[in-house]
Amino acid sequence: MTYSIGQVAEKLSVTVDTLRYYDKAGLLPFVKRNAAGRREFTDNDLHLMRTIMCLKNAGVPVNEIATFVQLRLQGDTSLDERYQLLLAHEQNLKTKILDLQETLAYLQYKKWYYETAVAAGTEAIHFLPGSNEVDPQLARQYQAHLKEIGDLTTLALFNEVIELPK
Amino acid sequence: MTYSIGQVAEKLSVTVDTLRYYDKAGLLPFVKRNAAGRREFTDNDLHLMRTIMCLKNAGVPVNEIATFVQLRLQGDTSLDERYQLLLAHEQNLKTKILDLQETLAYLQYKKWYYETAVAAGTEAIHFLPGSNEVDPQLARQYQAHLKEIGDLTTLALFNEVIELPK
DNA sequence: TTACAACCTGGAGTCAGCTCCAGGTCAAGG
DNA sequence: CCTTGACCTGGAGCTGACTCCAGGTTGTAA
Repeated sequence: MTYSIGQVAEKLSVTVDTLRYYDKAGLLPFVKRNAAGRREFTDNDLHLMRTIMCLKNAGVPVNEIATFVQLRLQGDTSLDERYQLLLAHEQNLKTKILDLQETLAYLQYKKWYYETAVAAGTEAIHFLPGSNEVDPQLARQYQAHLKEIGDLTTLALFNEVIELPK
Repeated sequence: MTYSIGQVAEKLSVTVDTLRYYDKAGLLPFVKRNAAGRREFTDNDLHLMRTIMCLKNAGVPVNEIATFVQLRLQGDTSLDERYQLLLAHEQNLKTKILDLQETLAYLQYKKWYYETAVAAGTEAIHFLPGSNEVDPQLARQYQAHLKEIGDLTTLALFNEVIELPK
């Protein structure tokens, strides 16, 4: 049982053009052609491609994925090298997720800022009296709010990301 | 107290060129110039820029951030619109984090694949007997492994992301 | 008072990752 | 037989987010 490029594109939710681009870029050297020169993807190919898509989703650049695929072609001698590569990208990805969680914590602070401002009908409630500048201590109110609602996970992330004066 | 573009670049860990690019793109209309035409950033400007950087880190494209900044200039009448924009991007970011967590779960499966292969000295331990194809049922062994070490969080994410035959 | 670093502008260049096109082949349905 | 749609290639074009450059101004420290 084999699949055409169109069927694979469907399965992986990418375009046919993208798959051909990946092939040109050396990501799919294992895909065989039929007599007419058309690509025929096997189930095993799809399995390998899921790993490739995983690396892509993890933010690994195409040329590095190509390196990984090349290593695979070399067989068991490259096992450790491939493992190291995965290990490095696991760390990258963990770091990226943590960064995004901190970004989310800050975004939620701003959301709270606007929730309270919308409720008050004006942003001025967050300004220093008689100015258009945001109270530099405002984050403390939000910290208190997080404590109140018991969201200590967000609080911890927020504390990582904010720096308060004085 | 004001800051030069160089000082701000330092503080925000971006280049001076990037900041000028943001200014051209309409992200920093609030930054004033001194008599010599140089930018002078206030503490309040820095505060606003932290929000901009947050949106940037959240993956919001520059032109959408520019929209947000434009809304801000319109004052309290745009409060709700700004809130809605933040809300939408909070959702995007949450989704993205979840996707990355699933990607991480798959990456860790592959890491386990290579750990065991490296230990065995060959990838063949994961192949169907007498072939070069990965056992389509292999993920079940990994599921069992996750249960064994009690990592139910990763197991749940992994189950989201894998589809097994039969 | 001059050297030099930091700033300014407009605009060109770069890079990754697609995306699209022209021009052609091939298999199946009417 | 003929049309149609999915496939093929090489190569050009596009987009976003910078990044760099030439040519010029400014502020300060020796």
